Amino acid sequence: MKSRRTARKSSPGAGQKVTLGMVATACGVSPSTVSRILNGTAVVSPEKRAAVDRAIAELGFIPNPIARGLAGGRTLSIGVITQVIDSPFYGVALRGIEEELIKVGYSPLFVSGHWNAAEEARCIDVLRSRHVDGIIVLTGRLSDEALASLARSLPVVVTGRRLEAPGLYSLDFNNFEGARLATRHLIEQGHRRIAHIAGPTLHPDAVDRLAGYRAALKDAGLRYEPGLLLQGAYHEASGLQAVEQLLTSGKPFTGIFAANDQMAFGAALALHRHGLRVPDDVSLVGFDDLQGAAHSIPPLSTIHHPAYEMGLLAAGALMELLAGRKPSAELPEPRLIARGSTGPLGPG
Amino acid sequence: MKSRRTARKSSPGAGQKVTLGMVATACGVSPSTVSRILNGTAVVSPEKRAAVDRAIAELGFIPNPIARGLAGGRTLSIGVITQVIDSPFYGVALRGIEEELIKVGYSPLFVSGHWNAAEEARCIDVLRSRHVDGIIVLTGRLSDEALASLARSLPVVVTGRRLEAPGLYSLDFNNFEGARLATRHLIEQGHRRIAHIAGPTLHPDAVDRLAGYRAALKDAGLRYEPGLLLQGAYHEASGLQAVEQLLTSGKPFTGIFAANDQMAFGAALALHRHGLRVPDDVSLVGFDDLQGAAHSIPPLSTIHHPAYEMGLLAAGALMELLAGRKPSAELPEPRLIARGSTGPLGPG
DNA sequence: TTGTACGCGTTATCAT
DNA sequence: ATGATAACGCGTACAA
Repeated sequence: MKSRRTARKSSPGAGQKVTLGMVATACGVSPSTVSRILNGTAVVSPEKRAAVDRAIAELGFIPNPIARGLAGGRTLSIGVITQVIDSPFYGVALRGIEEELIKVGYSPLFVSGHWNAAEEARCIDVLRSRHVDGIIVLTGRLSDEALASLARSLPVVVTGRRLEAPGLYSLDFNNFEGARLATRHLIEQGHRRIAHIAGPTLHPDAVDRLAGYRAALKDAGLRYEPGLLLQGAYHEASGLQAVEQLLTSGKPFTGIFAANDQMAFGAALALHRHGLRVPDDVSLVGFDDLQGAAHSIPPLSTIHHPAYEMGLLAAGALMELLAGRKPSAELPEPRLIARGSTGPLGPG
Repeated sequence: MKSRRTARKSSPGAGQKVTLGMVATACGVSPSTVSRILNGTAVVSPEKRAAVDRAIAELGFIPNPIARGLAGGRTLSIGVITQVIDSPFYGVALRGIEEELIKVGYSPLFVSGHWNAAEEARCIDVLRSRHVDGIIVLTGRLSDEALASLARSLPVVVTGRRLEAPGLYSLDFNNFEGARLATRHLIEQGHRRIAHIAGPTLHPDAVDRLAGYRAALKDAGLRYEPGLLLQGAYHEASGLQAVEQLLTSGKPFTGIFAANDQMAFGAALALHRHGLRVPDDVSLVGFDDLQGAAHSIPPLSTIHHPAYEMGLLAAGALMELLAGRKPSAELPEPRLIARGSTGPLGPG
């Protein structure tokens, strides 16, 4: 008696739930066959396949991800570990991930690690308990070992670092080159005394950006001056404070390279408060090319970070991993976006 | 033979998976008892409860949300329909939702509707197929009827509109009052010719803000002038364009109230391009109090929108709904944040 | 109060 | 190539 399943369908208030079993009985085949067709697990006769495909369309059958997950199969969901869900920078990457994933029928599961290894570990537990098919980690504080270990049981794509491990693909941006570009831009405008507001030393990208700054100085035969190096924390307030500190120190400078746009905004505000005009008195370059950079006053010259593409590529790479292939995606090279916050060194 | 389950546990490579059945056998009770204790479904003897609780802790048992969902129970996940995952405004609300949900053991499932009713409907399908326990809708374009209908099968909390329906709770912000506050602030500074850059008429909040603007004008005995009303689209470029248009029209004005901060930023840039200083020549007020508002140049006077609290409250209200109680949360009243972009009308 | 047995919708492993 | 059957881990009537 296979009428048991169908009986449920016609029960009042059953709503629109169409199950795999229902399409099976609808076209007189076994559930296994339907499953096979859905997953391409085995070869089935063209006639049956056609009949089933039609039934699926007609009944509007949608596979139940929950049941799939339970049965040990795929859940069609991907865990995404971000740091803060409302980060102006990572937000764009999330959008890229979401778009690419949806296109291929997957759903992202966003969780926030808050720049905290312990919390990220908890995030991983959550994701595992939800049986995600793979995980994308946006930078974060997890150790390389932890990531490699995770990758042994689940395909993993990580951004913000370069790391080789089985089952893992890393997607890194050339922060060093970007910083060099930013600094060189200032140098080319005639600036010689260029300050740098660095990001937290715990962030590898901040370290790379600092290195790029120093490399550009060196390339141009300029001396690196510790007094022109300020420590920031990647947020506006720290950029503001850094400039206050710089101004207080009395060290002369005509250009500032901030390790990210948020600190550049803070820096601009500090300069404004002190009556210093950008770019007439001080030229300013940021890094990331946030959405707001184009509309700040003046519009911020910066290094474009392809966060959106990064999301797209990360998701794509994970799909490759899932398919058993080796991803080969690479991020585009950094690009300088020259806007109004930088200009030639004036006669002053 | 109950050894079947336990046998699987000791199988090589089984990893750390601890199941409900395992804790059951571990303390010599039936799985149902454990389940009951977990869900508080029925009363169990204190001894058993203690034993089970201890076993759960010792084995580190974590209920499998997938299995729970399949069995028809709760999945401990809440669907959140936002519009764009990287919106500077809604992002903050998402953070609030996430925080509150995590605190009580739930996980958010974010999906983006892109201001499109059809896409939002698809989002709902995805969320339902994933058996979420409830749904939070951040504004969006779904009709009130669609929402009410959804609420018949699932608890729903919706923000950005006022709507009464069984199983549904709405959390609305007083946009009208906020806009009135913003406009009045300008008026109190002596401004008489105040332009308004409105948001898309499809957004109810934009309509309310426009109404608030007109109400404030009326309160002060000021005439509403159609020529000072510009149509924007809630993004920077539209704010910029609106001011360009205003300037071209030649209509005199000394104050601008933009319906959101993003348009205010664009407006500020347009003024800057034309050599008009803020607030010396033109005072500018925004709406929302985005993260960047405090660090723009000059810092933007604006109406604080409690987006974070809104997220917190929305999640809390959904928990109430889930518990069968009637939520009563209300959003705080709008608050004016006076910063540098507004000042008394000069002698000019 | 507690245990048994079944079902949730799908995949995987055997048979055939 | 296809079908029957047994999991997957849990909730829940129903029975005891």
